[in-house]
Amino acid sequence: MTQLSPVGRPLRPQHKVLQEDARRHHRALILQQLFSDGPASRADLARATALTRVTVSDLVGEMIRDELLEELGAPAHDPAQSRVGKPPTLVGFVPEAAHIVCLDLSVEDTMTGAVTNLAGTVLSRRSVDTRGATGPDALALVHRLAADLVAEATRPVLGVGVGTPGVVDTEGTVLDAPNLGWQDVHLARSLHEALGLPVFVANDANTAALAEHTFGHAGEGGLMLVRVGKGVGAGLILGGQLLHGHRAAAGEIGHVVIDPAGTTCACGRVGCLETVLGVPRLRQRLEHDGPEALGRVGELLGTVLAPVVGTLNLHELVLSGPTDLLDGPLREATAATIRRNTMAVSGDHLVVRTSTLGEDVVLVGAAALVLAGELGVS
Amino acid sequence: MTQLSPVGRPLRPQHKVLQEDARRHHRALILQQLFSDGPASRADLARATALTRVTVSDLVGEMIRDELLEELGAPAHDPAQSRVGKPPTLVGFVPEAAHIVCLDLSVEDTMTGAVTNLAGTVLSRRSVDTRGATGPDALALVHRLAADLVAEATRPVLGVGVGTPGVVDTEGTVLDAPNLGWQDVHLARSLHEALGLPVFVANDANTAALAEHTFGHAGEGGLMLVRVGKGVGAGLILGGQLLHGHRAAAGEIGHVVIDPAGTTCACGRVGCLETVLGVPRLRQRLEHDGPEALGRVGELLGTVLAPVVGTLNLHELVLSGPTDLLDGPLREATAATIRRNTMAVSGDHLVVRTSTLGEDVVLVGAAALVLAGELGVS
DNA sequence: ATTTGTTAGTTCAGCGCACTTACTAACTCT
DNA sequence: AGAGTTAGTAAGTGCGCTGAACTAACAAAT
Repeated sequence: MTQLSPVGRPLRPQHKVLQEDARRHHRALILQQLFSDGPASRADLARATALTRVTVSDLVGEMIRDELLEELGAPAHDPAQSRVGKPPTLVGFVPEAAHIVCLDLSVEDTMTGAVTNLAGTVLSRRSVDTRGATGPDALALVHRLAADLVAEATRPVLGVGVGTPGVVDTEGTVLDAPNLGWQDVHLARSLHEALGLPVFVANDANTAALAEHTFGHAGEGGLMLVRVGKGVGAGLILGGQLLHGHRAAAGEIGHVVIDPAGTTCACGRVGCLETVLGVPRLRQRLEHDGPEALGRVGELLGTVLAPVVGTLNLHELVLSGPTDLLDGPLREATAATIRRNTMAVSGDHLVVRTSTLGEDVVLVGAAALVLAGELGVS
Repeated sequence: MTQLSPVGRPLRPQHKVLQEDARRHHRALILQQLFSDGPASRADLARATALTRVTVSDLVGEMIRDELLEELGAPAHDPAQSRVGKPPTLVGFVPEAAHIVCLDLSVEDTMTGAVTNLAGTVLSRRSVDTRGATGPDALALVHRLAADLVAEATRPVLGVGVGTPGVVDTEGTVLDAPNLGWQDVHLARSLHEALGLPVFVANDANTAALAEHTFGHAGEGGLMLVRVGKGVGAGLILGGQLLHGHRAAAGEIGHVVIDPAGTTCACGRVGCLETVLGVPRLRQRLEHDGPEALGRVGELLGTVLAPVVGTLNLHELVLSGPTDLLDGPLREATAATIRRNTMAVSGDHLVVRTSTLGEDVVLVGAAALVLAGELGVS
């Protein structure tokens, strides 16, 4: 499994397991439980994780000392069932235990950043007009923005997460990001060296997918998020983990040819998905041909995605972008086409929806990246 | 990642890590190394796994006592480099340490089985004409065949692996296999109860993909195997692990619609991949329209797979089935179409090839299933 | 009011595992 | 012959989890 590693704490050559790792893992199990299902007693946690009460007590005690958890007293008494025995003391996750600094570099001519708490709630934001800066200049802007946000945090900073356009490897190196004029930019490393914090970098569609998985009401099965902006990209969560792909280019779906009779793309090919699904083109079509044109785009999208949905037996397909364009005939036609073009097992249980996180998907996903990397919560 | 669990040794509720697990994992690391790169000294293993020499010595000693490994003496001296220091003693994997019983239920009207060693070499085989048996009758035949093969093994049997058509969940329950008339058949459980051995069951295309990954010369990146028989199915290895999908139906690609203007499929839809790529149809076409017809089929296949390859950023695409049909214009057209329809990052590093394992892919894959499940080797 | 039973949480001794440190073994090069 | 180097082993340490036995705090039965 390609595991994302923060800079400054590289994974060991192979994946040998130290006892220390076991402990971190068990902490993560408990955190995950409290994170997704809310407060619980130590005994509940023991049952849920299959750890013993002793171990749970120990771990919880440690995390309470770290101020990651807090005791919440006895649960509200439910008179329906006679609660025999000593009443439990609830333990809960403390979202304000630390802050996360996250950046979204995917918006054109703008860099957005925020400080969030551990629940992904945005506490403050900042943005910079890039004025077309690229290469080292763009990198400097990122550094500046990140540093400002770190200074703004009022609690210890757990880490820095970045969602950027382009192809990003698991080390946090941006291999290629044409918009920003970056090639082989060691973004994570350089930020880590400047800030002394754990830094995680991923492609914007990937962080968006992670956001949906962590903070959206996503199910257990596989999830694919298609991000529709000026360009089109996708992120996949399979088995609870981000998929990176052989050359770190998983999700690069914008230049899959879908309409060979269509218009020429910037990449030179004819009829790339981007030339059909990109926002500018969608707006144009909507104006020209009305809403039913969106339905036709949905059919095309469904046709490209049907093989993917069928092959991966996905559970959820999330569309992220301007809701007025996506959440109508387009979504419906996409869903219908996929169902029509795949087997019942694949299609019938598929959920096709738009993102629940709005404009902040990428940003909040960057936070989720840190959460997953540092605390093992997702 | 959904981990496959043998019957009779269920995974613990969550995934807590015991010390015992750590040890098993480290044993697996060493085995994996010896399995894929051949004999090595303890010191080499320590370097490769990042374990200490002490730990490696301990683990190796244990495995030598278990007769899984053996000492091979000093390595052939290479006069090129001056080998200073104490000469190492090589340690090697013993393929004959145990035998594996594997079954292939995917061939029509036939059940094939074999006894293999740990290297996947077939030592003896057996097959049964099913004479159209379905349901409990077919199950009885499987039991009989498995028992006979277990009796034939001349070494302790590591486990039983089964590759079957249909949808199989991670517990080894065949949810649906029309050809065999099976629905919710607890195949793994019933075989385990009858034989008292670990049993692993997976879809035939999945075992085939695993075979290619374990015994073929597969790379590290993602692999997809498309199995072309009377029907069409696929198996995926991502991050070194089999993908199961939300409803255990990953790889069910045979009924993705590819040619809406084509012929009606048994499933009711029009133009399923199976109606184009199924062997009977291919033979028909070849006879009627000559080899170039295969090229056209390749183009269709490439069109369905391009989105998948692009989305997953796959490394290898393996075609498995009658080589005379697949390994010519069809393969070439598929590769060309995928490259034409995807970005350079996705397409340029993709390897499209036919299977190197011939008729036995599914069978040998069933062995790989056991190997992976019991020894953690893949 | 006391006893009984149940559940929550803690204390303590013990065990398995991999680690560090320090050793011996066996070879090459000078 | 001695110095240097690499492979492998022995002994002791520390970490993290476990089971068993404890205390605490309640409900229900007597």
